[in-house]
Amino acid sequence: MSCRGLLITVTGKMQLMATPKQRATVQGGAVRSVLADGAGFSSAQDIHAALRLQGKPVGLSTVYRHLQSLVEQGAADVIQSPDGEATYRYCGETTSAHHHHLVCRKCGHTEEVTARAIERWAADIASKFDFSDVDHTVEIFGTCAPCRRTADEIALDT
Amino acid sequence: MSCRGLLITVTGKMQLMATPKQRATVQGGAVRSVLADGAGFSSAQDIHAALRLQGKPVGLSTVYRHLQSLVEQGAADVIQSPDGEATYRYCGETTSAHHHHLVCRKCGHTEEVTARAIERWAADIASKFDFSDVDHTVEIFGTCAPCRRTADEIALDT
DNA sequence: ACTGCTAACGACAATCACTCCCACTAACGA
DNA sequence: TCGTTAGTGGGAGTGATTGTCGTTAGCAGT
Repeated sequence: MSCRGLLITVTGKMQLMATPKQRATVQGGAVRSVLADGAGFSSAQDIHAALRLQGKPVGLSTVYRHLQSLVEQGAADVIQSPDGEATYRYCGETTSAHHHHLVCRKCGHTEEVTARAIERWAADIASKFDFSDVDHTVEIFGTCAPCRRTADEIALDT
Repeated sequence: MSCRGLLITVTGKMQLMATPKQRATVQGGAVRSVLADGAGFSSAQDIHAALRLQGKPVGLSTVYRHLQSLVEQGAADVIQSPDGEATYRYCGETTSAHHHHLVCRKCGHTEEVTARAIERWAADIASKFDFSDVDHTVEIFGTCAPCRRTADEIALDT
């Protein structure tokens, strides 16, 4: 989420070259575009499969590598799905602001949510118990309206 | 803690009580008591190891089984640690109320936190986007005061 | 107490997400 | 065009978790 501090330190060291050396590879672009096309959160495995379907097979390790670096750059969000799998979502370079998600547990459709109140609350709680270095995860899972409707139809059929 | 007492009581007059057919086994009690003794969240593997240290080796599958059933009964909380491992914490039968956690990422020490405001906020957001069946995870990770101090000492030594 | 039923156990195999390793490939600056 | 080296891929490895299945032991009912 907010590893910006780290990035700044790193870039400080190699200050001679802006955007030091990050090669533009086909695989990197492919991973990024698949992630960007997906509506909501998708797992590394999903992306790997999607890439394969598109006829641009990319190694699984490569997918993980790019996903990680996108997260470090702040271009993607990660959340642990309730069953422990890491899922990723493209956030664009612009959306650098800290935010949370409302995720459909059926289709993965996601709404971005920001709430100052939550941030303040988390900070308050932390200082009250004398915790430092705080970071928080707030995710809301539910069923979106379209998915609810299809679920109802299925229920009627049986 | 006195979870053993409870078990004995239950076995005394079983049929009247809830928990229709749940056998009281030594292993179950051991898992429960290790979990209860631990201050904060601990992983299944930790519990398995602790049990082994105590000289009451319990099969890993058994540990997982009991952990799951404790969670189902509401006697334990699970959260996914930031690196994706499931960690468990005893919450007693009484603490059935919905709550969240402030967890030290060094030592696992945990404070329970409840906040009406958060619940209301989550519900509001959900209804605003027409999501139903909503559920949310809110966890705050940080470094507690004692851990911060020891970390500082180590930094000074080097 | 004795017995039968079957829930619970536990060792091991299997699975699954993810990381590591390393020889090979292809960007990119000179 | 060439050399350097970041980036690639695939297979092996890891660590958590789940499934399988023969064995063990709670807990009635007698």
